[in-house]
Amino acid sequence: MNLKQLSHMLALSQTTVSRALNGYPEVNEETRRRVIDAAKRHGYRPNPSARRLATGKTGMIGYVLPTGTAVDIDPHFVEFLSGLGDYARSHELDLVLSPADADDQETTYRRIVANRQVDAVYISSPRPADRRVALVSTLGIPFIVHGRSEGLDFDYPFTDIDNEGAFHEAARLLIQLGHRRLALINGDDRETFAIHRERGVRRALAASGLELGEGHVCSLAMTEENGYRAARRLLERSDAPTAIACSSLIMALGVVRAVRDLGLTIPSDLSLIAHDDVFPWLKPENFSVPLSTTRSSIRLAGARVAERLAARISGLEEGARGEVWPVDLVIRGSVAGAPG
Amino acid sequence: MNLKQLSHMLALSQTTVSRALNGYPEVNEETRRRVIDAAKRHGYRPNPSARRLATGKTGMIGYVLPTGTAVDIDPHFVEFLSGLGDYARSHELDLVLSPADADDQETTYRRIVANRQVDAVYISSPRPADRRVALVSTLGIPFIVHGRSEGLDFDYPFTDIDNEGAFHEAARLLIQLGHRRLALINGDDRETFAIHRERGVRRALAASGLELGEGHVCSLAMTEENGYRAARRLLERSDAPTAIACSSLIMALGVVRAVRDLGLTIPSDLSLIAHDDVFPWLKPENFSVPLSTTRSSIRLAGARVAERLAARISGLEEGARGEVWPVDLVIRGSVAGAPG
DNA sequence: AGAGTCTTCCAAAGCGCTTTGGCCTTTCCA
DNA sequence: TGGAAAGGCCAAAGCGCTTTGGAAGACTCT
Repeated sequence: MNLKQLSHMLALSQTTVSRALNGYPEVNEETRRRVIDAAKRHGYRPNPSARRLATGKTGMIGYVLPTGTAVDIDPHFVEFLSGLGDYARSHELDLVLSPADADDQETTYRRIVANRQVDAVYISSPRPADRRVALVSTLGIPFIVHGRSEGLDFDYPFTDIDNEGAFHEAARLLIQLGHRRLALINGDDRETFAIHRERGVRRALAASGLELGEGHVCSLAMTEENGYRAARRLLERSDAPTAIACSSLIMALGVVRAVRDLGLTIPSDLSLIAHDDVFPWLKPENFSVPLSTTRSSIRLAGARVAERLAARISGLEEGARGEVWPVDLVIRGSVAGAPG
Repeated sequence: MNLKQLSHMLALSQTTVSRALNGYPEVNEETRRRVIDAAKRHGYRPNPSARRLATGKTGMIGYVLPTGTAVDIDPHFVEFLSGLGDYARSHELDLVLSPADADDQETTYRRIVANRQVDAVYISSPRPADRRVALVSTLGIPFIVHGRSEGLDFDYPFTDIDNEGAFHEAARLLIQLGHRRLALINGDDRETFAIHRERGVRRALAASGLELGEGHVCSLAMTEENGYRAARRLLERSDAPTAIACSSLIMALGVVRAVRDLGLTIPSDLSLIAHDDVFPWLKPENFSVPLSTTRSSIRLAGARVAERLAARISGLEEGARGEVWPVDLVIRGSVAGAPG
């Protein structure tokens, strides 16, 4: 059932039927009702391929997925996706993932824009002066950045969490508890979130005349193994930290394992706070010693990004407003006063 | 730069240019070279919207993503996606995720097929007599099932791993080591993979005149917490198992925690084998006691599914061939002879 | 009553590609 | 040397929708 057939059986022109269906004003309400009714009864759905050829609108949002045998998509992505999908569903939006060579995403961005394959895109895990943000901005497609990029000479719309504030609070708490030697087990420090977290920790330390000791900050891909290695390396030092802030729950698993292997105990030998993106399958309260966290649902962020993308597509949102969400600090058993 | 302009500047008809570019035989090789050369020089890329309107081909593969606030996408998905994306990239395929109400995916399948939004789809986590498989089959769109569905009265193409064989081997090993009371901590037993794994364990036990004791099999969503609870419940029984087979590494984390909480030791009090889908961020060899596993890379499966989808789209693959991949049994420190 | 203004609808021109059907040359073979 | 077959190209008709530029009729106003 296409427009031609439908308009024919209604004895109306395609123009009128199309307008009736798309809510244009220049059509009699009575006629509109007839059209809408007939469309529903015959299950008419406009062919999206035809519509997009005519309008350029696709009803899809895009994401360039970095791939490569050496590239791992991290598990945060799936939680983000849950939120995004949840919103997208209720707005009839589909998501298209365009796999790209991790080292050459530009080509793919250009392609999906030139081909008008999607109405908007989002960018995640931005880095300082992120080229993707600059690119997408000049290409003129609506977009939202999940996270932030610093060092760009223009504003852009983003949704981020207050990573610096979160880790500042976490570090401040540890300092208040008497800790003097803190360490940070961070994610890849080429990414802005990691930079912000380190900044937060340093600021808290500086406020008390302290600093992050040489070698007391590690930046690694957020795997359990890296968490273990980093913790082990830190704790075997002569100036071992008495408290660790850790960028991920998965790394925290490794930290806990290292602590145990070394015959130490949390929190009496080591206080630990980790960032929790809220996974359904791994919860900080279920760590052998319940883990204190800085908590922010990455799933909600996904839903919010989808919402803003939808708003931008329909012209409801404009400009370069950035929003920063506060992060909860949740105290559990893994922190205590400094030993000794 | 569109076809019209390109053909005009080549002083050829659109027909010829189109044919030259698409490799049709009825065009002079000399002409073809000229056309291809000019197209490359001017960066001509056929508009996909126009092409799909004309041909119905989209260059995209689809996946219906179940969503809902109560629905969690599991982290396996992201690894599968890595493999899929890796293959798709090298073949200029995009992936479109269509979010759907988890309880009504049918509408979405019908939509994406009716609208010709994708050239093929894949289905994951199938259940016995899975309605999606039946639906997609009657809708007549190329598809591959990742996993298997039993109880359908027709054949269909799938790629699966030998879950039954894997857990049969695992159980057989444990039995050989003298274990008599085995337990299985499984995933959701509405899904085929879980059913197959249970079947494998039972078959191995039966071969030695044993069986899975009443209450010695748990089927739960694969979270750390559920692994803990299940293990705890099992180990506190008077007829506690001396060995556990576990369907996921994440659940195994919980099992290990439970064992520790109860003051028991692996492997002297309990032998443990878990299934490993090969995550980059959590490795069985890094468990406090290195974990024996049945191993199969879900990432490779993703790449294989993409490959078969591409083959089906281009007509290179037909029919309902199912393929079952063997699973590696990897012995590490978490298994030992039965205690006592 | 005539001019102007809405209201409501339509014919037709795109959007940019593929594909059908056909036309003009060459080439081949009896 | 004539007819068939093959090679190489083109004009035009779709694909199914949106949108432009009217046009006809009804209504208002002076």
